[in-house]
Amino acid sequence: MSNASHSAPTPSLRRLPQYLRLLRTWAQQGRTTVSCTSLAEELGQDPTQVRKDLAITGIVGKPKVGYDLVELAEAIERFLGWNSTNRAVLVGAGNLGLALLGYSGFQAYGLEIVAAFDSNPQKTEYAGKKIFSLSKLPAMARRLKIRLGILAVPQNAAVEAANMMVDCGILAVLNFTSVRLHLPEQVIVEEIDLAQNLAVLSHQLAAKKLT
Amino acid sequence: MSNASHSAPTPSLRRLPQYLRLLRTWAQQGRTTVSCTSLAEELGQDPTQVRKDLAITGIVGKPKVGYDLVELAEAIERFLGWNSTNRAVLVGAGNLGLALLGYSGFQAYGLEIVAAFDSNPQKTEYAGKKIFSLSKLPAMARRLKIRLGILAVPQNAAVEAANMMVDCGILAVLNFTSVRLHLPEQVIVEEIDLAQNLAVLSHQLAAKKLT
DNA sequence: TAGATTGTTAATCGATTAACAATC
DNA sequence: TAGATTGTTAATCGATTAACAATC
Repeated sequence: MSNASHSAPTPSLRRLPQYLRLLRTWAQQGRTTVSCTSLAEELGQDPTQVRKDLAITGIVGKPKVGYDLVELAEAIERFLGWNSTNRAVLVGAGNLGLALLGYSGFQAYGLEIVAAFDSNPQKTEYAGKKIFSLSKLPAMARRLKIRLGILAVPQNAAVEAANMMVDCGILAVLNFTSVRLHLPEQVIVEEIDLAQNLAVLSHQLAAKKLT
Repeated sequence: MSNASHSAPTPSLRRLPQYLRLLRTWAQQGRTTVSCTSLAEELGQDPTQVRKDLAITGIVGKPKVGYDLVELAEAIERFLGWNSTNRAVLVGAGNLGLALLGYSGFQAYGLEIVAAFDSNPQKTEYAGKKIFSLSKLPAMARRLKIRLGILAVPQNAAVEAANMMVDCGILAVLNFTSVRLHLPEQVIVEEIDLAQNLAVLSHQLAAKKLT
């Protein structure tokens, strides 16, 4: 398969970071090749599924040998757009916002928070990153040509902040609020909704109780 | 369908909190009945899908009328185990841990963090909640009969902390680390992995760039 | 060579969507 | 009553899993 640039299955996309993490660990241990079998075994998944997932990145392996580890890791990174850094703005510097701002792991996922914004002008810095008044967002986002926005404001400020982001030319929003946003359809929105995870977990837990 | 206690489709489980949130909003506005049509329209989903999702909670509606709002909300809560509060311990009081500890929205999801634990004994309190030394975890978790653990420690402490939780009799783990845990199979693990969301979002963003 | 692994096609499974009778 | 909505069965769609030829 030469080109699979758009509409990859979402489940596959969600699994790719898992493979990548494992590859990075193995790279540090000096491994140079990997097989779908070994990845599948370590992650408790089906080898064929792993093979299909990797195939969408365009990687080509060698029968009997597997894939070149570095080549595979780079193929995944390229496919996810993690080879070049995505610069993002963070809107909302409350507890969650600060946690995100202080998180150093984003660079491994091709993400860099270049600035944070909050309606409270008292907040000016955290973890070496500047926090600006929300009113500065439009000018800065446009000047820096930011395409990604992280929304971590209180519920009641969500709609307004999201619209502001869109007006700034932001094309993708990582939405940490539980407010359903009605944005123009060309804007990509990814929801981070803990309630969904809790629903799965607590239903299973409640079911177990009855057994 | 009278009883659907176990093995509900995960996608349905993940959608139930969305319905519940909307119901609560509408309840405040004084509405007393809802139809699948109205829920579906508001959430941009298929009405039949909504009907099937609601059916797994055991709710019964009236043709032409819809569902009693309060009855439906309670059915969802009961089905998810959110009618009684699930008490949880939080392990790891770093940036993320404190954000979780300070988050007041959990009670709406039937969750209460009763205590936090950290390897650093300097930390003693946050947002009115006590933070204890990690060595206190086993005794307290057992005494309070805690079944749910929230794991928010650094990567390198994840495996040990998770095993500690299991030894305390914890049955379900909300895993905020990106470390793959190998726990006994009866322990329920729900992964909160931002990398998965970022993969979906940044791949779509990268694809858009090419268009 | 023999056997492990890739790449691909076919079969299965489960979730979503469509169709429609029942009913308030 | 007529029409909107539920509950349920059937059809479609997409993802996972199985089967197998190609190959290093």
